[in-house]
Amino acid sequence: MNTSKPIRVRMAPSPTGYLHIGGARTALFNYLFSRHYKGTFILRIEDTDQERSKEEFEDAILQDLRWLGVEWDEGPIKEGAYGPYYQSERLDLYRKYLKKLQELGKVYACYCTPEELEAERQDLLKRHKTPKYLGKCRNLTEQEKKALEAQGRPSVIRFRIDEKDPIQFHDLIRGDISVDPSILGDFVICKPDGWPLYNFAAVVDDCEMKISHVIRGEEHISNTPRQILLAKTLGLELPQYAHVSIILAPDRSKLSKRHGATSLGDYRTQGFLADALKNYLALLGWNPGDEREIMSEKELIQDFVLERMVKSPAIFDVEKLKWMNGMYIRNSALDTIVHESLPFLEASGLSVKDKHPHWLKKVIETIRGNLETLNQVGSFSELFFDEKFTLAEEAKTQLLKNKKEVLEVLNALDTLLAKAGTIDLEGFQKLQEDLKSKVTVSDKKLLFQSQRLALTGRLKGPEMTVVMPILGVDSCRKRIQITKSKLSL
RNA sequence: GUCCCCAUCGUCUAGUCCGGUCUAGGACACCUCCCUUUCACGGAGGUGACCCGGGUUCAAAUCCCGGUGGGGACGCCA
Repeated sequence: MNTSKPIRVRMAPSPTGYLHIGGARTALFNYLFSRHYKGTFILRIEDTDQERSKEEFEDAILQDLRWLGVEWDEGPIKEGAYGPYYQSERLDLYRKYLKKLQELGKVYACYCTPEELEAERQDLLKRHKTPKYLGKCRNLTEQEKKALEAQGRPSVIRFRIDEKDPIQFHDLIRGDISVDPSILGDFVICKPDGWPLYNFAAVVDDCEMKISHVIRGEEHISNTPRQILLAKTLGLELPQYAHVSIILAPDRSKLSKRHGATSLGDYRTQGFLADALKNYLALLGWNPGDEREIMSEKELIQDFVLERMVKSPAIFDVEKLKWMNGMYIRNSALDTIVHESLPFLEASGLSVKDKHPHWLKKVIETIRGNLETLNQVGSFSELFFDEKFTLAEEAKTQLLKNKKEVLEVLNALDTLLAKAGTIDLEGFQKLQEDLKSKVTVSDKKLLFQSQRLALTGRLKGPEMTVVMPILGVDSCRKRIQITKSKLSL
């Protein structure tokens, strides 16, 4: 790869919606690329669509990017030498380049109405031709223009395409791409109110901001020839392009709202860890060339090269993301997981304020092996919270099935607990030995299961070896009483 | 419809550039077994793919052509 120029990449979201999983992945690739080559990662807000741009979306995008750990070096909040980083604040610049285009005679005013344009489009479609602007206003005389203006018709500015030779460019991921300019049609670069449109603003900014590599979604391949034409006409130095394949839903269609969570925020509230999502996203369309899958950010940065990007689109598989998230929940620092779990615990109605931090840590430590996502933390840990203690129907049935034995076990256990005073890991072993010698029940399974059912109210859960010490003697005894009374034993 | 892009297990992918070592490797999911008082974790196995048709070649997942399929674009959105 040509790395003679300083590496500068950018992510250019438009604040017209929340950050999409695909956008996050594109941002991530840009970020990894910039870090790998020790370059600069720029965040540019493309807010030229005044009607749809909302501050709320911009805030969310910034927040989500930060949550993912994709930090930018230049952009909003972090001003740099190539600012401003909002297109709405760069209008003078576009005006300057527009003037240049006018002087070169490469643009013209178009007075066609949206209805006329749509009719033209439909007509071309019907005749099996490429729908494009045919150039009706290309050669308007001054008088014609005046007449149109007198009618009160607003006008847009179109870029005049005179090229006949194929527009070719080398895509760093896809290789050589060639497009016949005749399919393009003169495209609009400025709206009636003078605001620039995407293809114009983006290429001006990419060049002005000295972007070395434009890494963006595949949907932009068709914009590239237009941008190249504009840049060449303006004498601007072009960046290199790399078009990343898009992410598809399981039904092979474009990922959208009807497929459930699509914005990054959705994944966060569903209990996915930023590191896990980052890891998963990095592996969607890229791989390190060996069989590693769980990779730290450091490793991702070290190994990230465009040469290893996959060209075909990838289907987003939430099952694999869940698996990876589980891996991160199990293997991250316990304190981190405890901290991340707090909001989910609260959301499940489990109050942790009056609980000892050490106790909570123990709880999370014992149940984290069961978790795929953090929003399951409540349902797996509530058995440790006395205020949530209830006997599940199936637990009741099981206990009732062996009424006599259960009563014997519980009474013996209660006595033993009262005598023990406290209980820890070793104490549990001793307790079980004593229990075994005190009761007539010899079935190991029945012995353990009765205790589990009576103390947790559930059929399943972590080993009793850890459950009992975490509950403590008081809680255990309290639960024995409740269970007994509920079963009228 | 037109143009552009893509095509290996259900899914993510290695292998394709430089054809033989690929009876196609790994991971998720699924199934079986082991561990285990239960769940989960963990461990060991298993099912499962080169889109189709031609061509080049001693030899094709790999190169070429055609077809088919999928996706993207065709905005006074980005």
